[in-house]
Amino acid sequence: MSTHSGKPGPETRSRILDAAEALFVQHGLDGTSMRMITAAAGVNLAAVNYHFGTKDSLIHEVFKRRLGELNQARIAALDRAEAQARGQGAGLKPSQVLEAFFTPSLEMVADTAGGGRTFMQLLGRTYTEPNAFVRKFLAEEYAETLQRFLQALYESLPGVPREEILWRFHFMMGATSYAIAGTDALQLFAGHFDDEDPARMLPRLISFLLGGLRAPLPDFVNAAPRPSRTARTPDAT
Amino acid sequence: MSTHSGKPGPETRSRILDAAEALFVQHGLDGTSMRMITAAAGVNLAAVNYHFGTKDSLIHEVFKRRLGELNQARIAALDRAEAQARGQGAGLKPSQVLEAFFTPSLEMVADTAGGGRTFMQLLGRTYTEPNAFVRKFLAEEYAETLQRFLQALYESLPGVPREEILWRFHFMMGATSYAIAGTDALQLFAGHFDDEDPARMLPRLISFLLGGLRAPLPDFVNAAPRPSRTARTPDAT
DNA sequence: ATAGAATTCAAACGAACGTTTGAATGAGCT
DNA sequence: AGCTCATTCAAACGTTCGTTTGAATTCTAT
Repeated sequence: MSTHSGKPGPETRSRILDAAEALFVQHGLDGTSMRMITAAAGVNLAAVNYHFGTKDSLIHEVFKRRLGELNQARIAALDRAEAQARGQGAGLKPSQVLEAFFTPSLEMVADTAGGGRTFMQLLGRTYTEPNAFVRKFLAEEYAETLQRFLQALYESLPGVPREEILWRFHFMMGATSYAIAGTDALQLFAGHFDDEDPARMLPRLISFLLGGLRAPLPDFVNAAPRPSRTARTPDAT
Repeated sequence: MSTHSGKPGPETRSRILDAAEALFVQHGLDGTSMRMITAAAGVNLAAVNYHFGTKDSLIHEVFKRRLGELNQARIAALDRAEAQARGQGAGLKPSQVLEAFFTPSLEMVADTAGGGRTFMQLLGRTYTEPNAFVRKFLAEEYAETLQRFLQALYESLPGVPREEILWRFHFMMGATSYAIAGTDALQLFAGHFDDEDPARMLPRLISFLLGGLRAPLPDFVNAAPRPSRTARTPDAT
């Protein structure tokens, strides 16, 4: 390992990715300039264009690097849970599906040293990014995983209209993203937060999400054309 | 009412505010240039600086205009609920506090014609905005209202540790913001959403939030130093 | 040691940004 | 009418942006 001065070697690519990741969280995608990135990485200004082509490509690489890993972990967790449930001749519980989806996120949040935490903050902020290019590849990157998990959720909640499940999943992703990305949002006025301890956030969040998922459905759902029993609620963890 | 060409009169200020509001949602704060704003508003480029001083001041005004109105409605709703509860010698239920806070948001979302919906999308996206200047005035603008509602929530949940309430309120704001701002986030991969009908989102969201709020507390809370009964759950709507 | 490919470097490119300027135009008043 | 003040306008300001260039340097392999 060498200091970031001089011309150490070919880890230039990853140094750029790391620096960009950190700066994107602090200043946003637009708010981070090439010069900020290359200065922080200790490389020449032209290095980004040489190694990645354009700034947009760099952004894409920053997300692909971790998002691939994250969604692989999610799919793997779901596969494991489904295999185990099949072995017992039972279906998956909703809580198991949720855990397969959200636990990898929060494990990555716990990785403060390797930069996983930084990336998860960035990811949470990017879900609402208006930039068309970013939205496009984020959707592509998520498509397969989302499909799998929604299907699993549908099957674990046979009595509940799919539209309601979709909405609640949307709410859950929102709560999670803000919990990760915007800890400082509440921190600003509400005094101190124990965001030192993301390990404690996981159970807090999962409890909240499960409570929301199994809450009674709003009245109009039962009164609507589609027949469905009253306030079907899945069982607990 | 005249077309946006020529030089109609002194509604220049509000035309700029409306145009900026709409463009900020589509392209973000940084992604929207002065030239885009003035072109959309049909005014001269220098008009923004003449009427507002700087771009940052314009941003501030865009938020103040609606956020003042929104938080006033929230406080008023809470006052009303508290007065009514005092008349009955009872305390507020958590669901009543939540409704006082979130209903004005969703009423504003329902205002598609007056631009309220546009603004609420913008607001949801801005909670995670890294821009320091934006974060600062957003916190100032929210400080008083947040204080009031957190206090009311604490009193409505006497058995629950305040830290847990704070976290859950954080989760709730996250779910709400995403529900409003990022409808297209899920839309991108999950097919069609009925975002035509925000009136139906309110009951869906409230059900979800209440379910999350009254979910059993995570285990470590009860096992922790602070004494508190098991899984205190507030009553329903 | 030396040719050739890969990488780094300082410098510059045109484009777009927020802001400023000073003259032109409008309405309101005496 | 003439004067005043607020507003609008076209044009330009200096700065920063992402990207490109071509020479200098380093690495790899013969």
